[in-house]
Amino acid sequence: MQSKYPAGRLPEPPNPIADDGDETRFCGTCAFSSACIAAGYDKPELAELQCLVEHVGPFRAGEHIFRTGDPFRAIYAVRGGTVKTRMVDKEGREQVLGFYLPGEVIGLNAIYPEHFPCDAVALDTAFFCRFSFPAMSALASRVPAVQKHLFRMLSKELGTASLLAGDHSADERVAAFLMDLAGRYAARGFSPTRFHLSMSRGDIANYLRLAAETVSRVLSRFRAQKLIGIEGRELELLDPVRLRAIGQALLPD
Amino acid sequence: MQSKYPAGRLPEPPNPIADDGDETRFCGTCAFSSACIAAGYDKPELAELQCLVEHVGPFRAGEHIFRTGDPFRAIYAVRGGTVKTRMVDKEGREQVLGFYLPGEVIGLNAIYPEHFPCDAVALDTAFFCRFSFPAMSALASRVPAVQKHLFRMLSKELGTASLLAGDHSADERVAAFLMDLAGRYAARGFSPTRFHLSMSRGDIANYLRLAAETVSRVLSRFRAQKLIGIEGRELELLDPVRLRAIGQALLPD
DNA sequence: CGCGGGGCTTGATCGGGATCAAGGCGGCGC
DNA sequence: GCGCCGCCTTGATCCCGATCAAGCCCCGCG
Repeated sequence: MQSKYPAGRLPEPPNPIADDGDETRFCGTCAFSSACIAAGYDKPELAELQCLVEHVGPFRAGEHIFRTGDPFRAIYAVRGGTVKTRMVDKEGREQVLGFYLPGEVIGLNAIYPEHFPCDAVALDTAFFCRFSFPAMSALASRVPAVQKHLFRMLSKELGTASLLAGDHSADERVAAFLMDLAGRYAARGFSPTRFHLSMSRGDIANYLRLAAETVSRVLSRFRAQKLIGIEGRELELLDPVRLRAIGQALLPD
Repeated sequence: MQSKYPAGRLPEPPNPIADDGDETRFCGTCAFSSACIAAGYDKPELAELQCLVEHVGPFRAGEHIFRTGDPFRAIYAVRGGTVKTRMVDKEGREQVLGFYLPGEVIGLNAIYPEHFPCDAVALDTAFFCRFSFPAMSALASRVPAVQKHLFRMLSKELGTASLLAGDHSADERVAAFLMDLAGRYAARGFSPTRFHLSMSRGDIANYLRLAAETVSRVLSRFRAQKLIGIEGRELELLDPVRLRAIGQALLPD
């Protein structure tokens, strides 16, 4: 659990931050940025966007952003930190649905049921932009770019959901998982070859439908084969080309 | 491949049907019915809806409604028949993504990439309502009910995509598959306890990430246990309560 | 009519990954 | 400091479902 805070200093409990004085900077990596820019920082729509967005956080590792069954009122864009979504069945078994990095959006799967169908749990200290969904829908009716953006985000997530579907070997899954993360970090301007895994081996395993021991073994083998460097949760991709080849059946293109 | 047509008589090649004189009847089972009704059959919006919808079909078993890579211009509501969507990787291995029954909609996962990411193949003789997506988006901007309906359909499909994700036994998967189909037939007004499986054992197995032999064995065992009656592709659910219990980990609620 | 092919079923064997088990490492509280 | 606990790694064994194999049924076709 790395923290961006000095050791011992606990961050504030989660609550809206009316204005952190830094919209433009973090918005550059945000999934909504193009919608926000389309709405126009210099146009009247900006005022409306400001009304419907709230900055919330920080949440610390293990804290819930929302819980299964909570009424759906808003979607959340990750501003910083990492989140996992998960379902817990009635026998208490956890099922990890996805990991979300800065700039990505959680809560879209709650629109239809009108209640969150899963938990969202912070994996490290995390911050969010909270968008009231009724307000967002109303805005989308008036601003086609916002509507288009929502459609695209929903459709995009449909595509990623079907990635996990296939029956593939543990090697393929792990390689594809690492390359997927790398691509998503790259898309947000982070290094695609060196990054920190915010999630435990157990979470990775659960997400990939493997046992934690299997993930551990595969990572060890990849290290022995000089495909990656890994120490704890610090990862370096040493041979992205070969990794991509291993995971290709699960990766786009 | 059973056909609804007299043997030997080939149906017309797929093409738009301007008016089959029966909108109200088939629209009752259509996924868009609430949106259509909201738009109002007695209001000016009806005219716009009529402009953006085309009736296409019939497609015969094995024919493609769209193919991977086709430019995305429209979504399709199934009016009659059954469809599978599938991806084919570069080694030629097929991956079945889903089955679609009358009243359900295909093509939503193409919005983001702007090209269809999968094939849609008719499993029996099938008909569709084809909705131009640009026109649909424009209409959604003016008619909130249409926009809401699109959001809900997208979100709903997100939920079903995560159903397959878990690592579950063959029994659980097959039981959940049968109960899911039953529920969807029931929602459209068909019998939930007796229906025809339009897809082969191989397709079911591929969809559930099992081998065809495994599906066959599970179905035989379910029959021996008096959970189902099955002969070829004709299915009867004899003990839905127990089936639901077996598949519960994969089923909603 | 015989033939061939695809879909389905059933039996036998095999293997990848789950599970069980043990031990190491590091952080934290007392 | 010490002990505890969670996370991670590595080894040994087991089991479910894949794979290989054979045969059946049905149907279309020469």
